[in-house]
Amino acid sequence: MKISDVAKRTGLDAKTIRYYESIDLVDSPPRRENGYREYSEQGVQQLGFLRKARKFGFSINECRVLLALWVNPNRRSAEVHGLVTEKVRDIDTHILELKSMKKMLSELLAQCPDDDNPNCSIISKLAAGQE
Amino acid sequence: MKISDVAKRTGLDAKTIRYYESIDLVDSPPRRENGYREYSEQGVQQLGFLRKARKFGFSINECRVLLALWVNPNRRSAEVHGLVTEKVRDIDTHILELKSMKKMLSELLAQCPDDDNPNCSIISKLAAGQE
DNA sequence: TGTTGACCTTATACTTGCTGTAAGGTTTAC
DNA sequence: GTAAACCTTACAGCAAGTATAAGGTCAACA
Repeated sequence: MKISDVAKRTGLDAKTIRYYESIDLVDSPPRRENGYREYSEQGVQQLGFLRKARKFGFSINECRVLLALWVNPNRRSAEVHGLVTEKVRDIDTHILELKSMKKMLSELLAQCPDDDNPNCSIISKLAAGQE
Repeated sequence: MKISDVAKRTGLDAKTIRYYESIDLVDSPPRRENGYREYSEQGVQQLGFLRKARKFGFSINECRVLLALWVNPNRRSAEVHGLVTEKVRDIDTHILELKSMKKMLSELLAQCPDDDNPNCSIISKLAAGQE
């Protein structure tokens, strides 16, 4: 299977696939006579796994760990559970930060006249002394 | 005022301040005889403005626009309002994405035995065929 | 058979927003 | 006097790709 087919099947960009190979996140596939990469079903599975793990918010390095766990028949599900639990906590923290930002911006919006006047409390607030 | 004092007053790292200067986000301050940067009160204000805008989630390029609006006496508050409204929308989108990720991960967690057994539905789910 | 267009390859640079490091000059405190 | 704590520059690196250039290959159509 050629790289563009793998791209279609996994949803990853062909460039991203080559990038993952360049950072040794996935095995280098064998090459055809013409130098083209020839992917096996297994290679496609691996890349599909990565696509999903990335969509779930795992970093590349976390993906390395997940891939290793995937192929390890002696893995303990508790380890996977721990990783995912931590990721959920990260996401929660991130959500809280965003909500706080949103709240502050919304308060500013409510005070801005939203017209042709230069007076704008948003700008004033940003320009205000250190708090 | 020296750069470390500015760093203390604005909450920015001295390196970040030099970085902002290097990308022409702020004016280059004059130098003392020994080559040290000498900041005016205005320079500090500008950097404090940036600190806050960055904390509110504006990108460097959005900060450029905000700085320009700040110094423009003919600005229309509607323009600022529009920028901030868009930013709030971005944040909302981001929050929704994170919530969706969290939901999916939480569902996986509930099905993972969290013990010494290698059977783990999280890994299986990641490894499952394209969906 | 020629050629066009869509693919494949590599290498390198760019992105965002900094942070770290090296190598040196200056100032301050004891 | 000297050691610590500053200041300066320049360059390299981080995540996680994306863009570009310059070229090789392949499939279809006239």
